Amino acid sequence: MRASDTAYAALRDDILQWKYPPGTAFAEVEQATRLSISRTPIREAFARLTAEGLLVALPGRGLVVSDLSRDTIVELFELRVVLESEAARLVALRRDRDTFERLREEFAVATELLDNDDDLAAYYALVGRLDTAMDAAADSSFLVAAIRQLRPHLVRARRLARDNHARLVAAAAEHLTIVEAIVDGDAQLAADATAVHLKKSLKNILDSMDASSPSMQSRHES
Amino acid sequence: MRASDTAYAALRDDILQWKYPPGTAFAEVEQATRLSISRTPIREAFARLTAEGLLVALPGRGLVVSDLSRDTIVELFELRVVLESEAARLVALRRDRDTFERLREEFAVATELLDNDDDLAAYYALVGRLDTAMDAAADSSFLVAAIRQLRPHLVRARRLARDNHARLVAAAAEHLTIVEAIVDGDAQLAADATAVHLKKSLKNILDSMDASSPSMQSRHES
DNA sequence: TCCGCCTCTAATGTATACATACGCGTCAGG
DNA sequence: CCTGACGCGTATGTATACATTAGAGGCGGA
Repeated sequence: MRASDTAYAALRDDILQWKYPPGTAFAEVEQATRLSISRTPIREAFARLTAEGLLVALPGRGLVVSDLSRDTIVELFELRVVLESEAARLVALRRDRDTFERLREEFAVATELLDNDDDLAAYYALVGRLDTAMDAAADSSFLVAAIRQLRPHLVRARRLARDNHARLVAAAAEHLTIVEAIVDGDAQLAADATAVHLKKSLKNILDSMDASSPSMQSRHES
Repeated sequence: MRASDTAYAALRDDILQWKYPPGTAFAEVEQATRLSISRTPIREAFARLTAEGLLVALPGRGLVVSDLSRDTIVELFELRVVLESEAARLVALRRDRDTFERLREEFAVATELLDNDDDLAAYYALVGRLDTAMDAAADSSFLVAAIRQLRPHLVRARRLARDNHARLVAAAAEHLTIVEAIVDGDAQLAADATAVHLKKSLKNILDSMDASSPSMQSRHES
């Protein structure tokens, strides 16, 4: 594997895991030393992270890990609703029944995975497969690219939420509704169910933030 | 100005102007020689163009200018409709009346610019100011980033269309409708008018393509 | 004492030399 | 004649030395 890929993956992971919180400054020599490679592949990794929006060039302070405030998360989900609802609509119209029929069966029994902590990884993997299948079935390169652009930020946002059991059970039901709508070819329902799911996910994240550090909220104090 | 910026701007421009048609291979040494700089800033420029989607890494053939087929253009506009309608909706809700009232007055008399070829640049500049104002007023970093991602591809697509006088007059009227809806704070109308405008723009481009090279069309021949 | 300039320093930006890997062509064997 | 393997050549990938710029801190003058 190329050194620049390794560096990119390592830095990206560290940012997504909140090892480097927003505002952390990234210097080329520092990271080059840490990862035992030269500055050249580091520069390439920085460029990719900047293009993704995980790093931002702050005038005077070099590259820093991008902010992820409550407001930013709200904006992130507002766009997600628009994009993923559209994707769900397209997928329902395309009707790749085989793939989604299988996913429907898996989600139908997904709650069983949630009772056992060891199976949680399997549940998350299932959700990941759904995302992949949606990307493939939506079959619109620009739409998929736009959704992909949001995913790393979403991963960071999710880390702020504690996924309690009740929320996971509800989320599994929401996913099942989406998949069923796709299998049925009901585009409107697929889009609406996606919007519902995302708005509930957002609410869960915001509630978690409020619970753990109420000072972070930026609601107008009317 | 940094050499990498110069190289990026130059290459981007050449691609947008169709100086390098889709499929053209880009080699580092070749471009470095042509622009009289070293490979390092060229690599950075290539990375940025690849992130934008203007270049794609074709396994085995290096970087080539990305394709822009009829189907791709349709996908591009499908996403544009979704994103820009949402942006128009947000802008109408935010109601930054001053800015858009002034734009409304300008678009109200814009048809006069279209009668004189010398004023065409002024008209395009006006449309550009509208885009900028929308970006600022939408006030959603992710949404604006997604829209910006599409612009270079749109510029390339527009080059395929001949903007005849009739189309420009119609487009000016469509823009006026959008701006009026924003000034009135009618979010639904702003979104719908944006969708109408974009779908007509797409039709104009597709019609131009069919007229100039019917072989490029990819409609199913049913 | 405060403001502004100058200098030093530490960062990024650039050039280039070197390493490596992959594709293409050619040759030989079946 | 076709197929596969080997080697050459030209690309990208990496390291590093050098250039340049921008920021911080100190010093001097008002």
